[in-house]
Amino acid sequence: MARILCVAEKPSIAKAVANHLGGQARADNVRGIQWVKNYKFDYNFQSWGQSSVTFTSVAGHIQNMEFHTRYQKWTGCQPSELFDAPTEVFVAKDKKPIADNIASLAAHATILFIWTDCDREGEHIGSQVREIALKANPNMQVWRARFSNIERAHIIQAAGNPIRLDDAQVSAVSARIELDLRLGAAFTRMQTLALQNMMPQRDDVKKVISYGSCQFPTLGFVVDRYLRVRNFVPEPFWYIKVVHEKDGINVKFTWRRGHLFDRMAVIIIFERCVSAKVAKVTKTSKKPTKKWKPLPLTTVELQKMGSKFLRLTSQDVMKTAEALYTKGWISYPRTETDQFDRGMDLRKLIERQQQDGRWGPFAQSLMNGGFNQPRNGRNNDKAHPPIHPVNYVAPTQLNDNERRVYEFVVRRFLACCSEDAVGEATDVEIEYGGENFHAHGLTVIARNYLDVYPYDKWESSQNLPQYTVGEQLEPKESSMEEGKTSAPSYLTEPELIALMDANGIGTDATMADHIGKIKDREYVMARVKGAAGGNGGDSAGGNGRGRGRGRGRAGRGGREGAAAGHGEGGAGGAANGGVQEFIPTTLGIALIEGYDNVGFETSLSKPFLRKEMEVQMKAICEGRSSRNDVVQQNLDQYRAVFIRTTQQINVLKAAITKYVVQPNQN
DNA sequence: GCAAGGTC
Repeated sequence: MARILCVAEKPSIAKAVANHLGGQARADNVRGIQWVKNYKFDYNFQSWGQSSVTFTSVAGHIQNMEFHTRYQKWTGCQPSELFDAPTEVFVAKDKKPIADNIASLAAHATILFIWTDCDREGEHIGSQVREIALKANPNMQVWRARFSNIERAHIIQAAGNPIRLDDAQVSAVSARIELDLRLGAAFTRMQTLALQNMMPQRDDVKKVISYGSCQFPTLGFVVDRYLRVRNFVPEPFWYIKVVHEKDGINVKFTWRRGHLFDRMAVIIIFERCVSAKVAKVTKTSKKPTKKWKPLPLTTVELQKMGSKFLRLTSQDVMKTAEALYTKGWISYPRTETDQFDRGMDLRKLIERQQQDGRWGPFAQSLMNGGFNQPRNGRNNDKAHPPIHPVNYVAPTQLNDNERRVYEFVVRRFLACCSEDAVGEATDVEIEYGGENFHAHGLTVIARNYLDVYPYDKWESSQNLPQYTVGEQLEPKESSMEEGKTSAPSYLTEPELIALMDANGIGTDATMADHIGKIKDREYVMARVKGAAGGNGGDSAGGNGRGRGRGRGRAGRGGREGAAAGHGEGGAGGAANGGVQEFIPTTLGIALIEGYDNVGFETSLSKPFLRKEMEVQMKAICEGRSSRNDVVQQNLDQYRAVFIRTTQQINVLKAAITKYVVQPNQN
């Protein structure tokens, strides 16, 4: 009988797959680690026949890359030496029991069957497993399973069709690891050593001034928005408003041109309207409209929605989702997939929610014929399904944060399985003095998914009276109004996550950590949006010294939006306090401005370099580049930035002086 | 005293 060692990326996958293949497989404990189990059972593989199987797992990466000891001490070498200092890869201290477990199991097996997630990092983790197993037993055959979810039929299919590890993907990840280590360490030490002594010290703690290929672009987004707010100059504009009364209803017509920045032009146009006296209806339409139900839930969307509606930071959202997952209430919370597999039994999941007091009745209505297959988004990571509730849990069993996140996940899921909201849109267009104006009305006919999903708002506007084309009307009121453009607001957490996502900064699992890191490093401050007031709420830096600079926000006209006219079908997002917004500290601004002033064409604060690295990783995966070429080329490019920065370190110091040391003298 | 990526 063949002896097969299967290894998954995480315990939950080992358990699920083992149970599909082996029935209620026996679970043995592993020395020195509680959450990893070895499942033992027999299984008849298509390729290897009746076999004795041990199914275990790792917990993410097992090994770490570090510099040789001499280079780990900050005083042991120049930071610039880290570009080519020798490195080694070794088992992380806390992963020792996991590695030992694999080694001892491998010694007694003939075949290694790797079941890590089918993504780039999963491929790399698989290669680490392979390395450890082969060291213990060089004669092993090594195979890999291709699977994208843990549905029974899919898993059995994967068990019968093993493939090979993709070494190109392994190389791509290993290039990333080396670059992140070398660049992170080199720039962090250089910056810290050069600038730390200029920083005002509190409580004798010397803070690291770190650089990382993700944290810097993240900071860059915050600073960029901050500067746009600060440099904002409101601009006045003018527009024409027309009101007509019919059937006792005041109908507000908005100008098709929105607004103009030329006052004289508006005066002339307005006079033409006034002298025309009478307006004419040119177009009416009444047509069905819909508000689409949301897409299946991805990690990025969960974090955006969580920081927007649940009053949690993205880090807390992730921590909470993680806890709900390990307790078995929701599915795996790190996924890019926004489409449910056709074969998945969604009704079974809905059924379990029927007992709830809040959304139970809605779940029942879905079970009684209201069910609709969820929409399909465009993403499928082929590793995990969208986030969904797995089992029902009563609110009393959860803490505050868990309750909120669980509720959101359930409501989102039920909404996905429901129906689009249906409404009727009425549009009326008039011509007045040669200008076009229009009015828009919405009547919600069937709320459908909105009943279970309060995070979306779509409400009927005032009914419009009946108009017919050609009808003449005399406005009750027409006036020329003035407004001014209002400043953008500081970057909110959901906006930042969206920017990171769009620019490929971090992964769904790490974006919240990068945000946490730039807070931790005191590059940015977070505060609740709208809670501006208070003493120095606007102040930057941990040292209590504000920027002393203008508060760019001009009074919010609010009119800009009103004049903008044709919005999409319905009302906008729900108003809700509690969103976090980020303001850079003096240190954060100084770092970004300092690097910008060093004037290299590719500033470290821009997302460009990270994006470029992503493109090169793809090239390695597709065999168009080699790992070595990519690493060397990137090191050369960053080394040039490094040299230039150290030569012009006074530019960086000047920025620190300007913003941190003497913030009020500029 | 450095990074970012997995996961518990």
